[in-house]
Amino acid sequence: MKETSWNDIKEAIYMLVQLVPIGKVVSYSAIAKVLGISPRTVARALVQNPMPIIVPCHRVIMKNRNLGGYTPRNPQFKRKLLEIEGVAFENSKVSRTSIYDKELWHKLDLSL
DNA sequence: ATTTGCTCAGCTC
DNA sequence: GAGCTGAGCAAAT
Repeated sequence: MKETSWNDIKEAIYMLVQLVPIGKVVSYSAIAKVLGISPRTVARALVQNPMPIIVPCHRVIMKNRNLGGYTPRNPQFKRKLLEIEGVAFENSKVSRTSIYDKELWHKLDLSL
């Protein structure tokens, strides 16, 4: 089998992020575990992001329910955007009910 | 609830 | 070839 190509990992991440429904969010570790990589690699891939249009980075958050980095330029905008999508917020944090991580793993037959 | 340390991978020198 | 930084995570206090 081919080694985990950097470009391939990015592709997988984009696919997973696009697979997340509106009003829901996924954490870096979720994608990282699914791909068998470290959460930092996922973040790194999102930073590289050749196609930001197909990769809604704003839909990817930390496992701590925090928004993560994304863009320290307009953090308010990101929260608002997610809120419009239908994501429930809890005092500057994403509500656990809007987390799609577990569902994602289950969808991939990983079972955690 | 808050603080500290660790880990993994890519990027730079 | 070696070292550094980082869009995080987990554990300890």
